[in-house]
Amino acid sequence: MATGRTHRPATRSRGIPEATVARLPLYLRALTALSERSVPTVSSEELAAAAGVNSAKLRKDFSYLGSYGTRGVGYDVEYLVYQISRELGLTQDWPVVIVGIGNLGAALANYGGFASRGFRVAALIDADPAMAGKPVAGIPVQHTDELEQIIRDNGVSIGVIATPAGAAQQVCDRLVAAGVTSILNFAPTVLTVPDGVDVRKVDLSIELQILAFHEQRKAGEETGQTGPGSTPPAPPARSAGVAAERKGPDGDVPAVMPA
Amino acid sequence: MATGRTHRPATRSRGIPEATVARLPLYLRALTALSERSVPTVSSEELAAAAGVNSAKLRKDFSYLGSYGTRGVGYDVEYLVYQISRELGLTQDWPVVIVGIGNLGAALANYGGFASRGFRVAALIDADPAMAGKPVAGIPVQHTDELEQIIRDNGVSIGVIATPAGAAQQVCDRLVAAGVTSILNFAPTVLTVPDGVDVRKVDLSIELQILAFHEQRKAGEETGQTGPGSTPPAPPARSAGVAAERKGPDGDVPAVMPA
DNA sequence: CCATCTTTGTGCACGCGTTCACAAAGACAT
DNA sequence: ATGTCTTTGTGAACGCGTGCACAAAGATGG
Repeated sequence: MATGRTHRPATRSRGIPEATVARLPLYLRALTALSERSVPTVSSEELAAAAGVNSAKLRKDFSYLGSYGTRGVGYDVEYLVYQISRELGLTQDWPVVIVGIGNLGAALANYGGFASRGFRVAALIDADPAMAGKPVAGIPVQHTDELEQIIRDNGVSIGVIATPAGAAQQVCDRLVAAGVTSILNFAPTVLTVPDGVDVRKVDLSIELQILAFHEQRKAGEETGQTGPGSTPPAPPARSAGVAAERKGPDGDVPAVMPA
Repeated sequence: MATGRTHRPATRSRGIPEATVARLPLYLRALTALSERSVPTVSSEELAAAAGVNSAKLRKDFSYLGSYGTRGVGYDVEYLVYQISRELGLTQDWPVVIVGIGNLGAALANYGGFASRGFRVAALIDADPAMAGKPVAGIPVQHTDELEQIIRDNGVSIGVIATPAGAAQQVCDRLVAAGVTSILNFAPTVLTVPDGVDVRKVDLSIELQILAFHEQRKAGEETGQTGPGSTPPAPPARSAGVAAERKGPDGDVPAVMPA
């Protein structure tokens, strides 16, 4: 999962736990599927199964939104779709800009799921002058110089960063300065933002590494390898300043995704 | 963040907390950057700042791996890079297959960060016969029919699913049956897998919806809107079976990403 | 060899999130 | 109207994760 930045002390206002907010889109997706099949009501058990969670957890989640269920029957699908949509702020239009139209940025721009949920790609922005004017997913790419103008003219509050790692912080700063207060970051960097700005990150490399950890653990349990008796590979060796070079193909990946 | 599936009772064997494992790649990235700059040692304070976490948290995380620091000095960068790499299983080669070579799948295939960390794209697989043989990122796409063969021949244990939602579960089942035990899912569906198989998901739509929630909350706090006095939009109305149709552009997105 | 200073490693407390288990609420049949 | 049956909503207990704060460990200088 893309993880948010340092958790704030939980959502203050109406006090909906962060963990619950993260699951609401899951419920919404399952409910939408039911709605399309014209299913009128659904029990917490069924819906929980569809969303892949515990039914008690689902009921508690819904309890934060209010008492929208009917005991002995379940939840009214259409009503719940509306309530969750409203709670998530999907009943309004969210203009979004995507910065960095490389492989990934282009794939995101072509993603059809934006429009279906209140998100609208207001502009595509790239630093390469050669890209300017070139249409991607039917939208002409604009140059970075116009970033501030675009943000203000369209009232954009959500920005997607799909640039190389080296450019991400700078782009982020400009987005924030222009008024963006929510950022979805695909670049493999830790972004620093002022209070009041939310950052969520999606990082392919991290996800793979987490999988590798568990994969290794599975393999190790079988063979008894990797156990407490693995060879200590040489202590710090605080002597010569060896191992200095190492070109490192990482650190500033040219175009696409998390490193 | 892409979230894992139902947490197991924490990592049993050596007892490294799941939350710690998720941060190790972050530390590793920061350490690699330091290593490339030939920085010999780093304090928990500095490294924590670079990784965007609390220093106490970082020290506790490292304490699960062992006592690799020197009091009064800090941590030996090279040594720590090695230890974390080993712990994450990055000292070995992980062949990976990508299934579903649409916009996103192609972008992932072109991602240069795979090779740099022990991950190697062993094959690209797509259901479209027209794609077969066509090279993407220098690798010829193979047809789904050969999936099992490819998995077994290459000893693949990690699979990436970038297919439309409708095909994801079926692809997943085949991957698992063929021996894959870790899956990174980009399709907007809840995958059901047997015990012992790890699934992590990356879902653009969910991330955006979470941002929208916070965004709405910020706006609501300013104007006092969305407060406890919002208009109740009509109770369940459990009468006519209205609201039946609604084509729904969702549910089976053609090619790219989470819906 | 001793004093001082820096930085790690961790005991402890607190808060969030999950899960169980059950009482209350409503539907439905008689 | 009453009883039964289903399913919600939630009180309470537990466990994980976080962060504080400090003692122990080692470096460094005299």
